[in-house]
Amino acid sequence: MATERPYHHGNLKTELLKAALKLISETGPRTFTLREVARRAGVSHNAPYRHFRDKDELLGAVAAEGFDRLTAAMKESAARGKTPLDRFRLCGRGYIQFALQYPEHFQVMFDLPSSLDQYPDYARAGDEAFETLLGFIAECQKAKALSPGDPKPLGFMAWSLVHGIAKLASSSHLPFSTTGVLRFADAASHTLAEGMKKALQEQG
Amino acid sequence: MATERPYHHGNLKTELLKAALKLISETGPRTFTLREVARRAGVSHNAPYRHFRDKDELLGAVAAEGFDRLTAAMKESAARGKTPLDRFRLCGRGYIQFALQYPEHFQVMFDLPSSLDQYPDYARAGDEAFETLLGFIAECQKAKALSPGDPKPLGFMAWSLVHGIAKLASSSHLPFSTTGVLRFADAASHTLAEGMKKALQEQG
DNA sequence: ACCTAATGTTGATACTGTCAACATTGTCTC
DNA sequence: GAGACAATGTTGACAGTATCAACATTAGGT
Repeated sequence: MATERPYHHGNLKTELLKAALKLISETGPRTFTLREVARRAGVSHNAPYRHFRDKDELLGAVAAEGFDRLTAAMKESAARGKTPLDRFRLCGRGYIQFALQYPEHFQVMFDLPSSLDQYPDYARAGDEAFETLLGFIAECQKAKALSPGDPKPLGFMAWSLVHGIAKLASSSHLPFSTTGVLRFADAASHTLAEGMKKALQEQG
Repeated sequence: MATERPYHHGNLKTELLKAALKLISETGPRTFTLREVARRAGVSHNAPYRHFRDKDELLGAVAAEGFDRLTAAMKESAARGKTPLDRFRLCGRGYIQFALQYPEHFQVMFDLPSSLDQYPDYARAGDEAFETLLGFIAECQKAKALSPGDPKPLGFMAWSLVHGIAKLASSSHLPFSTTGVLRFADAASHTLAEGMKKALQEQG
């Protein structure tokens, strides 16, 4: 615990993850480098291998933490809503705001290794994020603001729309400013919700 | 033109692009390597630099070609539709099919360099794809199948939904088989279109 | 026929991920 | 307490990469 680091760091794994999170937010996944993470943690270039099998496993941990933060962002944003439908819409807003604020982190969560899903933390954190969304939908259904039934199809639709907006906006494919994106997202959510009140008969 | 390659290849740029397209379809952007492209074109590791400033510029060309193919896929798919609304829906289907069939190529188009848009071909090809979508929407509007006005907001909504489905599905975040994804996409398109007939008053 | 620019090649540099061998230290048993 | 062992860090190597500089070959205009 003295200021001159002892040979054994004590909680290097946590420290590495922290460094990795900061690095990903600065530089994006393309130039994210294991050796730079080690450097920032003040440790030799091979020390990370005692805590993560390889680069992908570290990125998996980064992605999992990203999902946890995304979940928190959705909850915080939704909490400001007065009605269930409002909270549903604000949940999507939180998702998009997160993606715009941390585009590289967001990219790691969704676009990185071929199969990150072998890491249990990643799967758990991702499921939790989706469950959060489903919760707001179920709330709407209970309040008769959305058609009843399994909330999952509605959840996947809403997720897809919001994810698409987030992805396109964060790669500058939508001609909106940051606040413009959020207004557009509100309009899109509203449009989809209108459709959700009606359709939903003919799919399996 | 003899079988023993002369010193000057003749059309190396085209050959490199072809090799890059094949490589990206096999291995994905993460392991895409300039040297391997050169190897496959049967040329030294530095020859590509006479035709592309750097790796990103080659990837930009790959992405541009991807957009051209995407445009073609949407048009082909839509051509099977009887009504304007059907063609609109099938256009989205073509988009998603393309993304599922060539996930790595699709990823290069949307998720690669920080700013690919400096390459004019990339911008042109991307715009053309979007214009294609807008065309089908305008057709629907003329046939009174969608609410009239500027087709762009509707276009961005439809694009976002379809893009989200494509992205989530191709990274295995949706629990559907390939054909399941397409059915789901049809349902989602239908839902959004329902909403589009009603809403669309309160955005700028 | 020559000169120059275009196009390819060879060789180097500075990175990277990962492996193997070695060093240090916390912990558990006697 | 003393030593053994596993956990944790370090050093050094290897192969592979993007990119730069220097050099080689050739095409096309004079």
